[in-house]
Amino acid sequence: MPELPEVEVVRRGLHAHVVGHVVQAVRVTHPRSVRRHAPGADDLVAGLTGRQVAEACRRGKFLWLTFRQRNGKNGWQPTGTALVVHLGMSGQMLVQPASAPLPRHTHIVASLSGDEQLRFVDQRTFGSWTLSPLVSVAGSTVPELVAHIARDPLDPLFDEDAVVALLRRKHSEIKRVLLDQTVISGIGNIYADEALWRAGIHGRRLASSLTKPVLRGVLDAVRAVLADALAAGGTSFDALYVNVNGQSGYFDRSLAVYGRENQPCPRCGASIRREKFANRSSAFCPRCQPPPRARR
DNA sequence: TATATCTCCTGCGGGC
DNA sequence: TGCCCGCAGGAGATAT
Repeated sequence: MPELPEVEVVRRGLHAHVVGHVVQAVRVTHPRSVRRHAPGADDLVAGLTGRQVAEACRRGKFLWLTFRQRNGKNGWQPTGTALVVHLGMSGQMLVQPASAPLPRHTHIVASLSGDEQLRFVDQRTFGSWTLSPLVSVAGSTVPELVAHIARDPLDPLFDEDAVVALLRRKHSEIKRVLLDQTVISGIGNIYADEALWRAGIHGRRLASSLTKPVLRGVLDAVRAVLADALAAGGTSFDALYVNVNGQSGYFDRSLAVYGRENQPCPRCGASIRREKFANRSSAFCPRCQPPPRARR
């Protein structure tokens, strides 16, 4: 599933293969993939056609491209609008030759200068493309659609003291808070489980019950697991996550608890357990991560 | 206002 | 073999 490391791998691919290209044409074949763009598919197509890709950016799991438009004979000027892409659970951004066969579940095709195509492939259609104006928020320029998303742990301006203080005020389970993209962004179910295992904290512990040093340890674990996964090219359980060239990452081979139910904990040997948590699954080591005592 | 739960969606695997 | 059901989960909408 695409979380921060997977989205960053895609961003780097877009930076290398798409920046500088001009969008020649756009075709939307599945309306659900542009459902968040309120003015509709035609408006999105018009907003992209003829624009030159300027930058590929990311915050948390949100990805966006900025553009330039022709300014008479003097060249190009910024448009002030970004294409916000969310991969959802199964979205892929593939850069392929126009002559290559279209993969199944291709929902949007942007033809680029140089006979390449940027293809949005999304089996479960949780992902989307949306145009959004760029705005200035807390010293950064981001699409309006992303303005409510907190900085991620790999952001140079990530304020650990502020996040720890915010976590201390949350009367909710620590895993639930780690998944809240308005508190800290980029973490999904897989890396939340892995980081909590590294920190030795059970996901059902209340964030407000953890001390500052413990919360700093959790954030250190989050940073470490994200960095390790990024170095491995991301996590792939199946063909649902690939980079812009269609290749998978290798971090699934390094996972300690996620997807390892009933297998031994790499640290203590106890059997990894899985339980239902907030409509999804949670994996943990019952010895390294003792559950909290039942609350009344 | 803060927190919890529901909903969207498709492919796969297991059970019958 | 074919059908049905549960599972996977990000984020916005809705409920408490």
